Amino acid sequence: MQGQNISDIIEEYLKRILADTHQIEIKRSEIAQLFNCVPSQINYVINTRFTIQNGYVVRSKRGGGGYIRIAKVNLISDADVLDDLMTVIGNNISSTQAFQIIQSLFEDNVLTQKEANLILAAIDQQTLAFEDKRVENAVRARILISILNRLKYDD
Amino acid sequence: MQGQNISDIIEEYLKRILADTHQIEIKRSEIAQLFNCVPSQINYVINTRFTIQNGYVVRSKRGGGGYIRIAKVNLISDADVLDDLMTVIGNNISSTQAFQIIQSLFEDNVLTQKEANLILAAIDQQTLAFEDKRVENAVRARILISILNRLKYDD
DNA sequence: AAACTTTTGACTAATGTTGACTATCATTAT
DNA sequence: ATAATGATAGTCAACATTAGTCAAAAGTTT
Repeated sequence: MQGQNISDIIEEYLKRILADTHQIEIKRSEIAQLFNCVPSQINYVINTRFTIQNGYVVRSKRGGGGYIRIAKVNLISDADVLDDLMTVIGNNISSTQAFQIIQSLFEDNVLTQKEANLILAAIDQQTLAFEDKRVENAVRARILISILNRLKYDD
Repeated sequence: MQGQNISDIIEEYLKRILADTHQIEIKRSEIAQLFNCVPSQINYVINTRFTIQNGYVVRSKRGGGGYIRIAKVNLISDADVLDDLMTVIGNNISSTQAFQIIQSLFEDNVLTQKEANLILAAIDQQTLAFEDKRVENAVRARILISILNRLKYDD
């Protein structure tokens, strides 16, 4: 229902393929041409929608025969990935990034829909509501880390 | 419910659509133009007439291809019980009191064990970690109220 | 008159698009 | 080997396109 902009359409295109193949390798310029946009738009899509927070790992190579490879990873079953995620969170994390992480955990069946929604309610921007954005992001990071640790060790 | 002012008319327009479709996605500027008002009036209408108390959930996105999505949700049967709890919580709540509330929600089968544990992890004293106890209790209250509001409807 | 609600617009914030410039790698020429 | 060239992908900042906030002004109700 959503997706009027090119970025959303490209995202959808790539994720549809990834639903089947677990990993894809693209040529940046080809995809750009396919969707009639500049090549750097592909970078934008990848940087905003295929991050580790979203459960994807990207590798690329320049020069002749260059490529961009996107792989879907599992957040919890792979301990290293979870550690990477915690590193990304660090001492502060934005609302958008946090949303992506919870979304990924739901997609990996670590969280039920209801659990995910409750967590999202807790770390929502309007919920935390601090004057200082840095404080807000710091508190969100602490909550998220606390929850991830619970998911990792308890349960 | 007479449509004397523009806000009432816009409200009626949107709710008529929502009577059929359960969810709508609008472009703020389009609706504003349709009713010949400034865009921010749409925000006013949404903030005063499409709240969770009224059974609506709103989500939006800015930038190219941006939108405002309004969904009608089904409030669960004991939604007003949750409202009472929120009144009790007010603007601040201690760790101990919060624990009791979560505990009782678990006993009433509103929350599963895992859901309860995740919430407790989020509002834990060490997680929030504020110097000032008053700030800590205020943040905990906001989180708890947001979660209770989310519990009022399914999905 | 006071209190409350609605209307308006200037300013802010978030997200998306574009292109010039840079970095890296493979191949070919010297 | 080394250098030059061509073929990729990456970065970044300017610009474009939405929606959000806030408070003053205007209108309405008590």
